[in-house]
Amino acid sequence: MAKTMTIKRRSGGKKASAPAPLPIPGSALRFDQRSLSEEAYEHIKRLILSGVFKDGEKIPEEKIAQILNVSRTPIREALRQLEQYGLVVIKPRSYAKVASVTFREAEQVAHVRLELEKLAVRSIVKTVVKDDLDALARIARQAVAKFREGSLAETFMLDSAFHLELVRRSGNNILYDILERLDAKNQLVRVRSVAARPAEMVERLLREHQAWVTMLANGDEEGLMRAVEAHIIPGN
Amino acid sequence: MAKTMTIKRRSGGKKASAPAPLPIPGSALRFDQRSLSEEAYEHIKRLILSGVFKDGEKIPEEKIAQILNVSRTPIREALRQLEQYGLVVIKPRSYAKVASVTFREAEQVAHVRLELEKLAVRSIVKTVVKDDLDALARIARQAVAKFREGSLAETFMLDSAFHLELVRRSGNNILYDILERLDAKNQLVRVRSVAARPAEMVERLLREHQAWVTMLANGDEEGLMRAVEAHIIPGN
DNA sequence: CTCTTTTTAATTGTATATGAATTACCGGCA
DNA sequence: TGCCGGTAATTCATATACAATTAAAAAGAG
Repeated sequence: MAKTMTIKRRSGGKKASAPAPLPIPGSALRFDQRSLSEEAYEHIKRLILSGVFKDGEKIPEEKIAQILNVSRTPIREALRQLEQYGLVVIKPRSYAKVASVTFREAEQVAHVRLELEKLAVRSIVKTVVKDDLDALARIARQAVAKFREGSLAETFMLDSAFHLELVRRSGNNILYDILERLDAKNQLVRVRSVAARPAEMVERLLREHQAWVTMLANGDEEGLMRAVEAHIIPGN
Repeated sequence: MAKTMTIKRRSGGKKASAPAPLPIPGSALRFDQRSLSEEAYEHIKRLILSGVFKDGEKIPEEKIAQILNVSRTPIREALRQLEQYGLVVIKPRSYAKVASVTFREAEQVAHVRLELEKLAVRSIVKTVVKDDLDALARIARQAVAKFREGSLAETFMLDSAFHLELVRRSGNNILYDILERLDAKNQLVRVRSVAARPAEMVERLLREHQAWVTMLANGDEEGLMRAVEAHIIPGN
């Protein structure tokens, strides 16, 4: 999935001492909007969340820069951002490595997510319109479909997308930013404990999404609270 | 308060085309640990939160770099981090400016803080020990003292410190990271609405902190929940 | 053979250069 | 007078270069 990603040629900057064999103008040829930092961020994030980069593995700036064919600068910015999202740990003056996630941390993420998603649901249930319901139902349906096709990675992406879309439509941007960050850590948790997840449990979770949409349509706030709790902290 | 802060001399990097009038070895002379990025981060943050940088004011990298006598690179990293903390908004390819905070956003911050601090309190009330109570009581006392001395800036810092210390001692690191971020935005809110805050209200808030400590000592979870709610969203 | 110390190599932190993109300014035209 | 378009000036994005530090490897002592 994340294998052939080349990012555009190097550009800008100072001419190297070496006779610069590739005087490609660079950005002038690029029609995309995203900066190299953003592309590098997405790329490294995918490598971590898809398990290519193992737990605790070192991530040297220079090596990654060579692989993506860019200079160290955008890689640096990407790593700093990934640190903010809890996917990378940077030891100053030393190196950056893939964050490992303890069981305790996973629990803490779940507890925070629970409270915040409950807040989001309490908010959206008061303002929900048909467009919200349709959008959420569509994501939930797609997730089930992808799961039955057997593409687990896409299923998980759509699982995340459902929760984030719900929060986005709650209208609380502060909340959305926080949960977007937490989602990264949550995805990391999933990757690290992929074997321990029986298929039937995954399908149950996806079905619960669809139940949420129904309850949202009915304005059943109490039922939603219980459902969210059971969904995020199944142990109870 | 934040006025005379010079940060060390420039160092490293390539010799300029100009004959480099200051060949000071640089980092060899520095005995401090923090990177220039971190110092720049703290510096700019203080300038924003103390109101020196106005709402929406542009923050050009080069100019700040000259003022702090460092190159643009650490300033860049500092601005990126400040953006993560919601104090700065970066328009790509254009400029960075001080974030403005709308009333709506302030409300959203309060709602999120409420839920998360309630979570923290529910957690700490089960594990609280004497050391926790002492530390919190000390901060609360200091805050009152500073307020009576009339130093509002320090009072607000200690207000923040109380809430953060409470969360830190709840043992949930994920939660702490989130609330530390939110605290930055919250401080920004305070700065922007400093006039609208009568002195008696500030003192009431500080006294409530002390009441929390008492309730913590008594394990009065219900009372704490009500108190937290009234504290963070006084309107109710 | 293991532990300590010294040397070497790898890697980050920071400075600066350069091109591209955006914004601001100014003069011509309706 | 007011608007539009072109040019100049800022400012960012990204590149490379050098310095300083840490991690790794090698050498030496017990």
